[in-house]
Amino acid sequence: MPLHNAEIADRLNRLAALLEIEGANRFRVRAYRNAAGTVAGLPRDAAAMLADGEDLSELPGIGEDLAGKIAEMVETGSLQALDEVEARVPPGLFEMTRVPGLGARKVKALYDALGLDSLDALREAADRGRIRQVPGFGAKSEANIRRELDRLEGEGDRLRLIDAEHIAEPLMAHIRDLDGVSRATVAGSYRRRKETVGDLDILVVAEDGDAVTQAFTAYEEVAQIVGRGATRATVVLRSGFSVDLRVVAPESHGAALHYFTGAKSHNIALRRRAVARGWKLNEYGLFDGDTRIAGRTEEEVYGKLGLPFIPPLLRENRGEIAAADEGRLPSLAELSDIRGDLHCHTTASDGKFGIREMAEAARALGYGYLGITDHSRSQTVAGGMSTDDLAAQIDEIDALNAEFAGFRVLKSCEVDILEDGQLDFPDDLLARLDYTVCSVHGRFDLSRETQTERVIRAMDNPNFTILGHPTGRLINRRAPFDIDLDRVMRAAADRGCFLELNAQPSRLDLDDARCKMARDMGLKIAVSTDAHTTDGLEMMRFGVAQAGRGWLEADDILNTRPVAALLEAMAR
DNA sequence: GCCGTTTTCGGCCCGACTGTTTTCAGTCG
Repeated sequence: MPLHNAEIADRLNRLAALLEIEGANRFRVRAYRNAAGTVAGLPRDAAAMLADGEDLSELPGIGEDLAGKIAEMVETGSLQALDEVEARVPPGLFEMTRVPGLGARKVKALYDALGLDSLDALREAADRGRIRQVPGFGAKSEANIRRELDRLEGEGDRLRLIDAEHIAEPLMAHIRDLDGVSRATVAGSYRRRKETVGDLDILVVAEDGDAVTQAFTAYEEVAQIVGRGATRATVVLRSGFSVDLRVVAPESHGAALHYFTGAKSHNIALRRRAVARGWKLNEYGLFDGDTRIAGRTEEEVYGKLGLPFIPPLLRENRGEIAAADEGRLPSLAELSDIRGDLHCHTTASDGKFGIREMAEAARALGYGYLGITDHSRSQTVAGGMSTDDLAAQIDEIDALNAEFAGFRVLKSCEVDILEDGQLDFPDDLLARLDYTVCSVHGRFDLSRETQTERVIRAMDNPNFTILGHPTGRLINRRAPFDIDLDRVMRAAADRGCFLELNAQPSRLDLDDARCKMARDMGLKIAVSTDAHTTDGLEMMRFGVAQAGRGWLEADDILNTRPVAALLEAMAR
């Protein structure tokens, strides 16, 4: 089994850290880290790209040497350069650099002075008061290390975007209420609508920065003040979530918003563009010498650099700057483009509301249709329907549609893909539906090959329309099952099937990189909520944001079509 | 180690804060 991209990136990062501890050239270290980032962001496995004869040295930040190292990892599963450095430097030093406040130099100093080579050794030395004896460290550093070790031990995962919203919204209300605050925005991965958020980056425009950071650190949920100055403060909330706040002047707002929105790799690429023009870009503006030539708005900064505005959703340094330069940025799909929802549940299986209530809620959102997709018979734990139940539901929907004007309830079902690739209801019953959502709900443990064959065999059934939550992942709870999505997506495109982007904040399955890949191959994506309640239909915005991160335009999304065009597109 | 509007060598993103230092290195984002 060749290594996946995340594993390759992890080894490159580990190599970079250990080399840095050894005192290697810092630009070489950076080159390894850049390459790790590039590999981690690839839409396809590097192994698959190599198998297709692609030249990895054409990727940004990857030259002959690193292309060779990646090939070595794919072919042999290991990396000689990493083995060599791990023979010289204790591998545990890499873990020690994960402690905030400890970088390569300090870890090296602790190793040289006290022989500390693991988190456990670090903990013991801190508890015994030995850290403070090392030159460059004091009692305060020692206490910080102890506290950070505690935090690492109890560290949760990055928060789902929706959980981050629940923390951010009351906090932002507090900040916007402060005297002298004229604007306050959450930047960072939150603004980029990433599926998980590691911390909050808040940008504030205010006259008196010191007063703002003072009041911010006094917020009732603050458990610990990590640092506070006149322009910046960092706190940890009771929830364990970190929040950074920065204060800037209005003339710098655009530059600062850009800077704090990131992604870091996007910022670096843009700064290099500024440097190439003899300018300097920082959070205060774009400067020609000492003269600020842009900074009040993001548009102004991009404009001076010869680029159109790049939406935050695209700022991952995945080709958006080149696309902007060449005038081929996608016109991203918006929530208002969505004409209906193709995946929801009712009391007929594990939903909480009836068909009529769900339909009325969808109508209230301005939709023209709602697909009812209750579970099929094998999903006993989720109240799966019998064949009679589904037949009765079909009649119920026909009757309901006779009442509705300008709105259509679509007859569908979330059909289990059985272990052998069969669908969970007889073909003649499925043929009475408008379309189907077919999903894997069990046997996640099959081999990659078997799982892939299973799903593609299901697609061979002409009643198969949309593959539901294609990888089965649950963010922070369950890893995706092993499946060759590359093959699955090509198979779907060949057969006139579609993939779902499940908008549940815990799923967001497909991910952004796969959405972009689907777009590149002309495969349309259904963005669906999988709602189990009427409120659940409002999760659509998370799916649309994820679609935007995957560069999808309205036409790339199946359910931006009016009902007639939708049904035509889904006919096989 | 990578790369080219400074183009095959000589650069490589930039500033705030902390803790320790007494003028700044290290770390982080």
